[in-house]
Amino acid sequence: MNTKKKWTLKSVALHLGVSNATVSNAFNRPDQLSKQRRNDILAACKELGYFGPNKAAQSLRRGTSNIVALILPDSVQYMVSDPVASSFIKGVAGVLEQHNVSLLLYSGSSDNLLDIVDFVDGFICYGNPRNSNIVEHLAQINKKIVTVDFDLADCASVNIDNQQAAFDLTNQSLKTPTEHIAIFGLRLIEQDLVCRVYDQNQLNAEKNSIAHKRLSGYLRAISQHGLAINGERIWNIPESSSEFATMAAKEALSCSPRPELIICMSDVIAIATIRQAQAQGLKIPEDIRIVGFDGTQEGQSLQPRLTTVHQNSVDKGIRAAELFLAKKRVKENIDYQILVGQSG
Amino acid sequence: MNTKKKWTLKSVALHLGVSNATVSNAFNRPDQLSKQRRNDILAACKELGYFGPNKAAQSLRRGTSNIVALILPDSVQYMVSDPVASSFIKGVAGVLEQHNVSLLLYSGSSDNLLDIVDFVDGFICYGNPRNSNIVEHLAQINKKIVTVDFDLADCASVNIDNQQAAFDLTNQSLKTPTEHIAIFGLRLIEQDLVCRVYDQNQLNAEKNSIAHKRLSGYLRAISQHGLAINGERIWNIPESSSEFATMAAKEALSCSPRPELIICMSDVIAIATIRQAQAQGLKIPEDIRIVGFDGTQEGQSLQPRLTTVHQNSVDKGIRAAELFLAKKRVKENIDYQILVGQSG
DNA sequence: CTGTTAGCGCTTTCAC
DNA sequence: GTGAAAGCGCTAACAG
Repeated sequence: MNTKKKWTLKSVALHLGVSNATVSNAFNRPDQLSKQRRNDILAACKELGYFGPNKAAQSLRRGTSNIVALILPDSVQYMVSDPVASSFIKGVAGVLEQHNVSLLLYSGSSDNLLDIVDFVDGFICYGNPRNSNIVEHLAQINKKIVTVDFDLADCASVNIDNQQAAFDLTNQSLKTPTEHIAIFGLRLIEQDLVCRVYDQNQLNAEKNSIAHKRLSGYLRAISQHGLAINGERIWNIPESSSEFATMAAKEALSCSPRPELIICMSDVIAIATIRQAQAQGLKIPEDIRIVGFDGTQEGQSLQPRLTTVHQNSVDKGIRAAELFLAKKRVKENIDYQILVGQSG
Repeated sequence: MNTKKKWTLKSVALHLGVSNATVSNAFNRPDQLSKQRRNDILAACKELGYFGPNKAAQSLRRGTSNIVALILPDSVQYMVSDPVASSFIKGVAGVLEQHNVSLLLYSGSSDNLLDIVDFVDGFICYGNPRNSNIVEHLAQINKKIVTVDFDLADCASVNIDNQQAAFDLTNQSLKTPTEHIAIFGLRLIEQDLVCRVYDQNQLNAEKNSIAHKRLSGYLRAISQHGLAINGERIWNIPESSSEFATMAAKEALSCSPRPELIICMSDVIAIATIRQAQAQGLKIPEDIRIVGFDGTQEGQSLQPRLTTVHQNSVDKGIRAAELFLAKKRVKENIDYQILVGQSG
């Protein structure tokens, strides 16, 4: 029943008895024809069921598509971080919308980034994609890229000042007199293992990694308090998951002397550690204090409320989008807050 | 430093001293040349930094892109439903990947669907998009569409058997002797109001809507138990939100005689109703029983645990993707489970 | 304001 | 296997 003729700019122009340039202009360059004429043409197109120039052709011709892809860390993990990612997207979407740029979400666990590169003007990459091929491809591609919460050579990025934030958080925690400290690092070394980082030389080659920055912030605060920590009290956790964190927690809690403070590089890790400590009958913060990083909802509704670092995600999204639209390849830092809960 | 020459099929062919048809075939039609030759060409391309034919041009020429867009209900709401949406995406992604089709996520609150239509082969639409323009556009577009959890004329869809599920759930609830029942329907009528549906003729024109199917399931079970319910005990709720649900709950709970069972068309509605009942000092299930629909995480971690209908989301994703790839315009039903909690 | 035209990068005949 | 050529649907430059 649906007599869907497939209209093209050309066929529409022919049908309307005007030149195709005129139809094109009606859609793209209002200043090139009279208001009246433009409205007539637009109305006629609507009537016919022609919704405007084919974007694929337009993009081929122009070399730009007005679409940017937001690469999520992982369609799953993404959802776990819940309001954080959601706020970030909102921030990005708001700015792009104002500039009439469309936003596409791409799962960081997908494997065929090449299938979409040619359709977008560039990428905003939110956190390190789970699938490492993606980063590899990204590095080879010659398109505008903004990374968020991690760094990529030659690309603009939005981060918090991880070093300073880690420093501030640790200082906060060390207001309570402390002797023994443990650190649960996230991807401090290359190996996908839960283990201690005895040898600082093992540390991941990428000196600018988030993990490094946070670690050096922790260490700076610790040494300013006249304390020390060595490798046998620094754990590597390969992925921010409860499972790995629980493994490390079991190890750390059975150490003698038991740490009085565990500094974790993510809320997920901290929460799992708190649960493990509680399962062992330890009281928080009396017996042991545990702090996180991220400021997730879950940490803030936990009993005891998690002491952690929180960042303004909407703002982060806004900055990332603005950075994308501007052409500057700068590395930007945004604000953070230390959330003081009862956990540490 | 980065001498990034922009390679095209043509320039590569010229550079390699072969015809462009050969290069094209090397990438797209392995059977058209010898294995040796193909490997040589592919290797040479990799060396040069040519990653294959430009997809935009390819898509323009072929008329297909091997990309499908998954329209999310809303980038925010999407995250709230957490493991459900996540599982669904996983199901979809798994199937598409097997067929080398790329998946794009599109926020249901975006406003420029037209910007991407020409880049994708079609849409899987997961739940009613928040922005109603999207559905409107979708209806006009001449592309393959599969809807999930709702129906669109002439489109394939994946749903549970809403009628039967509603019937089963109600039967379960009516194992407890009941006299007075209320129903909180979701979009039963066109008007965006919280109100009672005195007149069955008001009911939304779309006879196949989910709301209708569920309602008729409820009613069938109710009448089989020798009970009756009239319009003054059937509420319309325009949107699955706590706010609207709370409004309806206040009305219903102040009715005399007070309903002993409230059947809600979504978990969100049921949870808000439970909260309102508890705020009024009512005990659940002793004073009043409340059941939902969806089987969300939140409902299952609620005290009392929600009695509701749950569906297998991974499977739903798989079916949706398969339906998309097959060309059939069928409406499919998938399994569901009645989750028996303490709420009803 | 209109009409003509080249060409964005590719695929796919077709004849060799 | 190759090379030539048409054309997917469009934009932008140019001449009228």
